[in-house]
Amino acid sequence: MDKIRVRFAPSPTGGLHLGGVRTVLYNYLFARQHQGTFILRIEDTDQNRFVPGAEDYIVECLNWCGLIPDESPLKGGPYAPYKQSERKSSYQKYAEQLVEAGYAYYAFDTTEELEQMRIRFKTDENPSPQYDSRIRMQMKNSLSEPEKARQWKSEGLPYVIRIRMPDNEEIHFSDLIRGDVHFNTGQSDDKVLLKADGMPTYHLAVVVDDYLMKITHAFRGEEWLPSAPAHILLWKYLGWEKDMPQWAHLPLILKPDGHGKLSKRDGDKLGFPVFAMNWTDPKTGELTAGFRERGFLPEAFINMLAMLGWNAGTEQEIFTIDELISQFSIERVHKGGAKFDFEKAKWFNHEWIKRSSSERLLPDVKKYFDQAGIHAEETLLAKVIDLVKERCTLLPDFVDQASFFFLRPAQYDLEPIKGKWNTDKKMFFAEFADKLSSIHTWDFASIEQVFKAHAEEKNIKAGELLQPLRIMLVGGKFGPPVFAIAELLGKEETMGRIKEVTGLLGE
RNA sequence: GGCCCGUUGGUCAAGGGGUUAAGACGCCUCUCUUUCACGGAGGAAUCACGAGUUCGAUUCUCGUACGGGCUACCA
Repeated sequence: MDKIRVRFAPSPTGGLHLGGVRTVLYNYLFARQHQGTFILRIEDTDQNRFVPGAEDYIVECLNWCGLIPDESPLKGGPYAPYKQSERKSSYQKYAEQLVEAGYAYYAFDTTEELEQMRIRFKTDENPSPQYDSRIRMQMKNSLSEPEKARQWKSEGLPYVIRIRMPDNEEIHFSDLIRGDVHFNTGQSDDKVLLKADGMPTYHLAVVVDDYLMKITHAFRGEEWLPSAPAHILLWKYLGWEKDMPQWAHLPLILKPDGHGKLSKRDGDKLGFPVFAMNWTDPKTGELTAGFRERGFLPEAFINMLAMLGWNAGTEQEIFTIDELISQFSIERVHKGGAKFDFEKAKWFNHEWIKRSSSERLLPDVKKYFDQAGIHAEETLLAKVIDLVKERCTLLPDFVDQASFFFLRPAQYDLEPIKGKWNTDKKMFFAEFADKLSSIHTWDFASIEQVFKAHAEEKNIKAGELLQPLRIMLVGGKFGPPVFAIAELLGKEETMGRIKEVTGLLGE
């Protein structure tokens, strides 16, 4: 068997949707598993929808996720260029070839005429009439009016090339996920192959490039299923049938509430990201939130996406990328769409944070401290990370959970201790602070020992003193064990905070 | 409307003619911890419906219902 070659072929029209990343992921896993090649091809054949920055954004998303293509516009490769706009000249001859063979034709209908057609043929039974075998002879094209068409063409009238779909032919193909799928060509329209501006549509470009780039497997969203028969016919008409890739149409990712496929608007509405990274529309300035900026680890994001529509058939849910590469199989991908569950997504991130080393986490966590304007010294931060990571679901949680290690609390939640505060306790803490200064080896055990001994001496239950101590050091009722906090805070700072809050509390 | 795809707890899902129908998220209870988490134990909750095939259907077949996708000189 030939070397496996797969591709991700996005259109650079905006942010990268999480479903898009999953498509990349499945392509990538499949390629790596088979020692194949993963290609990024930019499908920018629609000049009207060109969005500046979108291509760079896609590349950066792939970098962040660690799903790096082997061949791409940036990297080049044996089948360059990898941008369809730069391959423009190669499509026309195939379109012409199809016309000559009678599989396609020239059409001269204007946009207005097409609109009129849709109105004219619209009935209750057929609310959206198509440019198909039933009506093509009533339109302006080289099939209905061969003579005139020749003249129009020589006069330089703009035209498109359309595929001539057979009236009634059964097309079937085997989908890696869905098994046998069949269609009758009579239901499909005569799709435009080559646009008036000389650019191919997706339909032509995808088969020409998949052929030229020797793609062996084509994974794409389920929304492409209805146009599959046209693509298959094209492979056949171009004489490349034996080289046609194997298809796999991936299930859609659905809205968590209600119905339909997940859109970026759902994220805004429900308060979770839909894009991989923040995306700002250059025209409107509108920002759509991304998983990266929300504080997701790429490992978790990938893991979560892998499980949305696929599972290994075991109970394992946490996978490294290498485990995914070895265990993934396209046949085990679900047929049905999956509703996106942000709670579960967060759970994956939490799991990944808990399992990651402080070395892994440090650079990412540091960024959030920098953003918050807190200088977090790295040696200390690494220790702090290990202490608090099980309490952090998203990366920004580290700041909430650990800023008190680097900064005295701006305010203290005194309510829980005020009620039970008394002179004895005040005395205890004043003396305790002093006693701390005599500790030689400043660590968890010594601090705890001094604390307990002193509590016993003053005849106060240690339990009644723990909560106040915590609030003095932390500012609130949260965080790791108090003595572990004191240890990392250091002697001076621990004493300082105890004294400060003891003073604050009065008698 | 037409065509295509789909349907196991609220969500992700395993399973596949005979099972107590796994597991996870979320929720609830208990436990550990004199904080918050983590961990541990438990609980509520599912085979869309109707026929057929069969000794027996969640599983196979056919219908129905429901959901989704497509129906552009967009991808």
